[in-house]
Amino acid sequence: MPGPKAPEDQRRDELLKAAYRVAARDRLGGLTTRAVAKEAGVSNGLVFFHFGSREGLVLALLDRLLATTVLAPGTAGAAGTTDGPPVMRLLSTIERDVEGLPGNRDRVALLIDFWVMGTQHPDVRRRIRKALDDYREAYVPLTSAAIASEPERYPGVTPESLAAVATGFIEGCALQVVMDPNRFDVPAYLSTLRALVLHHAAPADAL
Amino acid sequence: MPGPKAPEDQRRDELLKAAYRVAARDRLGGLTTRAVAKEAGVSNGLVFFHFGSREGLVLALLDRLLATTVLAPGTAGAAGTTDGPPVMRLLSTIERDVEGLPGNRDRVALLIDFWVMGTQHPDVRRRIRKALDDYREAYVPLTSAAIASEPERYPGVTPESLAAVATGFIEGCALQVVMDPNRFDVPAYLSTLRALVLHHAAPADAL
DNA sequence: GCGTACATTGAGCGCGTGGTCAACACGCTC
DNA sequence: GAGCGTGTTGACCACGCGCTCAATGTACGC
Repeated sequence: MPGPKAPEDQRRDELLKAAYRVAARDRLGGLTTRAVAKEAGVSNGLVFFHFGSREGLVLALLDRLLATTVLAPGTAGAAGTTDGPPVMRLLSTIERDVEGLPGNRDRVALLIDFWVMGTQHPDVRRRIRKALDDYREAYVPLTSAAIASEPERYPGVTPESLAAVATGFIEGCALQVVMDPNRFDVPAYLSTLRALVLHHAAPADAL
Repeated sequence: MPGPKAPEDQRRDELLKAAYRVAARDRLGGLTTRAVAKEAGVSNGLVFFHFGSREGLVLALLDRLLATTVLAPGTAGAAGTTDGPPVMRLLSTIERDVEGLPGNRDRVALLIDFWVMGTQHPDVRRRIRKALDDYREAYVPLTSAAIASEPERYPGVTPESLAAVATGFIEGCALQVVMDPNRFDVPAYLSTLRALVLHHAAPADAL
């Protein structure tokens, strides 16, 4: 008995939400069309009616995920400490992003799944790269200001390269959080980072 | 027609090498018992005779991989610059490890596959964690010496936390390399790292 | 030479998957 | 209320997977 209609394309949204629930629970490997259909309480065929194929579903889920994630463009540099020296603003933004990771563990894990999938799947790769580029780009104003405030301290460092290192650091943290959330000690990690780049005492005689 | 015998357990080795070739080409998702058997030129059943199950094969491959990898215990701190200040020794070791990543892209990609798999598979997780722990541990002498040489420069930084940040940095680089080997600019990355932790000029007035 | 333990084969089973499709239900217009 | 387009169903297909197993080949002790 074919069920009743659902107006607009809210079915698509329902299915995507169900897909996210399934993927958050069983990861990308467990994201089957049947599992999504069951989670949404509809039939298997409906998934194909709305997304054409499993790939279509996966890509739609990825788009939805990237649009509502820590990596969302415009997020970085939005909050954090708005006063103080530029280096401190940069640091506090990084810290805020890292501190947000443990609470979003399954979301981060899913993103890493997509990341790995992107290694073999061009469409996914394009989307992930773009998201990472945007994320890195969002850090450039901060890194740019930090470098400009003490140019002699960063010989040969460009805003882009510093942003790349900063986001790379955060991505490394994401990996740690997903792997072993208990062992990953956020405060220790961050205070070490601070000590590294801040140099409370210490003259420049290290060289 | 059941083929000829192969002495000792060299068959196991052949199969593992075939498995590595398959996994390096098609990743963990493409590592099927049939693919391995075909690659090794033997029958499907033989894989199960020697490894019991696909899981046995995968775990054996992981063990082999971890034993012959950048993450192999004792590797870190072995070479690098053996003279100069401790900080420089630490830096050059990190640099050597990072520089080795692009040349081992498919191996690194495979390791990340296992890493992700470990998120859901306890046996894999244990092995990966141990390898990472060993890797981090191998950095401790270096970080310890670096901190001891300028204790006032690293307030509240323990050798362990510094080692964690260092290896985390390298793991972030690994992620980048796998994702986009062309964009990942090793020299820029490393010179930025150097400038960050070395502070050529710069007094401590940043705070 | 014969028996036994081990190595190896390939057909086959059961299952879950992505995907198709004819049938059917609903809301709409005329 | 007939017709029609969009939703929706569930049975179905083909395929590849992990895995089993009876049969068969090989080496070696006696």
